[in-house]
Amino acid sequence: MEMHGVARLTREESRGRTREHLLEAARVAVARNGYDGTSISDITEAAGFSKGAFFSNYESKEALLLELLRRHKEQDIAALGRILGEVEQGKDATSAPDRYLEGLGGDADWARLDIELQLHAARNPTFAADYDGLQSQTRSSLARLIAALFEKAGKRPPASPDDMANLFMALVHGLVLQRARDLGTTVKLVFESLMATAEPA
Amino acid sequence: MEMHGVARLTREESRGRTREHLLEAARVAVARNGYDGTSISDITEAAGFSKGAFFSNYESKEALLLELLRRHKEQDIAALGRILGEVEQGKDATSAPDRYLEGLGGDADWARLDIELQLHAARNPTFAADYDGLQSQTRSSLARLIAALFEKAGKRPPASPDDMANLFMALVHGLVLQRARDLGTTVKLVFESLMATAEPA
Amino acid sequence: MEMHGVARLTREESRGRTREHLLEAARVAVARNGYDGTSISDITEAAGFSKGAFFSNYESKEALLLELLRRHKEQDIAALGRILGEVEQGKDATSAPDRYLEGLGGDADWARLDIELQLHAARNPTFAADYDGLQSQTRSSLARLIAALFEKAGKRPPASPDDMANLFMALVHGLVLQRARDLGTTVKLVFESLMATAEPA
Amino acid sequence: MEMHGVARLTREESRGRTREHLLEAARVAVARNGYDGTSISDITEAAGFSKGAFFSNYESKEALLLELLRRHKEQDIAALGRILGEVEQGKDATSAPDRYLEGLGGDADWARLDIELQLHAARNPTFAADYDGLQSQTRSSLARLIAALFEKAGKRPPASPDDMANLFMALVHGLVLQRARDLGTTVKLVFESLMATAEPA
DNA sequence: CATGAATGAGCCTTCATTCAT
DNA sequence: TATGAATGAAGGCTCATTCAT
Repeated sequence: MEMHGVARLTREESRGRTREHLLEAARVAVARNGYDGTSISDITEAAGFSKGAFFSNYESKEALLLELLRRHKEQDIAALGRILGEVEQGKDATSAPDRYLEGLGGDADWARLDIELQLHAARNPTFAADYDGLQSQTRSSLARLIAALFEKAGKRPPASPDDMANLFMALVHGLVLQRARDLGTTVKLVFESLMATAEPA
Repeated sequence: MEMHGVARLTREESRGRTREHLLEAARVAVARNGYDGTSISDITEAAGFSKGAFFSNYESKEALLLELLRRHKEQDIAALGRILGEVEQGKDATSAPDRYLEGLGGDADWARLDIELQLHAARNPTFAADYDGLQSQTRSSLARLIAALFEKAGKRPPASPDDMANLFMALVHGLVLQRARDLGTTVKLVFESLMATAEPA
Repeated sequence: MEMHGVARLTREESRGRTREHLLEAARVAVARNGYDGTSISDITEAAGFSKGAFFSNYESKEALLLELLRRHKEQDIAALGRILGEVEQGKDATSAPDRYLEGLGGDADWARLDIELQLHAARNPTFAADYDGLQSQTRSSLARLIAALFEKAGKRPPASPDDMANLFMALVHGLVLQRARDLGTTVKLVFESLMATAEPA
Repeated sequence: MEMHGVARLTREESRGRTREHLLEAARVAVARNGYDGTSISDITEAAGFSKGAFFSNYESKEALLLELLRRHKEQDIAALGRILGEVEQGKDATSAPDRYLEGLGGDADWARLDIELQLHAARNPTFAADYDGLQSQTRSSLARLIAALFEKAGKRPPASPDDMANLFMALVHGLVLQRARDLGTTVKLVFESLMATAEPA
């Protein structure tokens, strides 16, 4: 199929590249300028395409951002799953939150994007349905990890795993909103405090 | 000044009323539809004025929202100060966070507005300067209250008062973003846990 | 009110002038290029205004054209009414159709505009309701005139007045569609033939 | 040519099928949504092809519609020719118009398409040339039929055969534009009236 | 001070058309 | 020949802002 070396792309590959570029450009732009503050022109220009290319790949701005979010959540869930696996296999549990936060903090853009979409969802029922679907998966994963960490420590979590997950997601979002520098310190402070005060299982 | 009885308003009073109506209409609209999702027309129509009235009173949408925020923060700071006073006078300290949250929770609109403006600040340096000025006052007030609560309990806060204040402001904003119902439970869980694990002063 | 001579216009006058210019520009443009072939830019540029001025005066392209049609139909109905009055007062009835057609033929643009809007109505239920409302008034007027002419001639019309009116409106539209030159000859041929073959009342 | 049985189509046959499908899809779409209201995508999607297939077969939307019209006119002329033949062979002449109108009325879509193209021609000189060429053939056929009917009745047509043909084409188009239900009644009313008042030959 | 007509830039989206596959 | 991704020009419409009244 590849008769002329690297340069030749099949149509599907080419389309995939375009989408990838658009997604990345959208991620950066929305994190910086917000959902409403980002026009489709902003995205396509940054990606080096015409406006038409956008609509040839996505039905709407919302559709593109939903795909973007979907991918991100998948990665997030995968990362949480990986750490959960390690915890279950007996690895040092105390560093688990650290490792998760490092991944998260490494890209505060993602968190800001998430906040933007969360706000958009708050106003757009259709979008909210999709958003909440993705969000609840992330919550489940995080809840499972938190539950495992408490179990490992022989403690009973002071609230339901889902509520605990919500608590930490809220904390992280709130700190990102403040443009706080080291999320980690604060998150760990809260985590360790909750762990220390939890009753034995 | 009142030459014709109660009905006559001085020019300044009349202007004040216009501003009041605009501010209230803006608060509702922005909380519901977001900063970018609210047009000046939306605001003036809801307030029952023409677009011109807006520009007679404010230089821009930003300026109006900044004034709105200013007023809110003043109230917030006053509320915090009142509770601080009570704590210092020896009133029951455990109910202090409750009372503050009740005021806050009673109007999640305000919190959403705050989030909107915080995001706007994240993108607009000029606005950020003003916003941060107000925010740091609120933080100081909250920090003072937290410090007093820990002192009263004979404990040493596990982080600087400002960081503690940031922590709780973040938590509340994050929960509002999630459209969580009872902020109170979660916030108190964290507060009490931090208090319980704090070292004696 | 007019402190500076002719040049000064009240706001209402000024707005009226703008609307008048937009209407006239739209009439010419739509007659020439069709409903879909006429953009709002076409109209505003021809009228010497910005695109914004359009939306400051009309809700949509449809709304403007509906007002345009309304005015035309009113004139049309008035003309028909005038001729009907003359016929009833015993003036020479044979020249009645002539006089109406002269007015009509004098501005084939109007007829083409009518055809355009009729087609638009055929595809747009909302617009159709408004269009049909206006059209039925014109039909009634024309029907009344036709009925009067037959009565005056002591004849019974070979179809209901409304059907007769439809017949002639259709004939005129069809001829305009053909870019036929002398509508009059053909229309009169049909009219006189129908009159000649009508039974005595 | 058919090397693999019935299923295999020669290239030309295959191309022919594609064109056939595109033409039929275009006919339906344009009759329903108008010339400008029909996009090439609309046509190709309805036909089950890609947009590319369109441009492989036609130079433009105009070109396709012209071919469509050409075919229709051919059929129309054939039908008129057939009826003319019958009239000349002495068959019952009074039912001739009926039979023609039945064919016509059975597919008001065609008439609406014709109106659309007539309007398009009114604005597009290039297209007008082609359109008028086809139209004049139809007119000739219809004129011949009308002349024959009058001759058969021993009457002299009250206008030139071409003008008579134009008259009836206009009437039909105008009635279609009105979305009138029974064209037949009205057309026959006019035809019989003209016949009745015609002088003997 | 308040009004609201007009501006003009910008937004999302549609579409005829091109061209590498 | 048929495909469909990409283009680029419009199109309808919104909106912050200006300014004569």
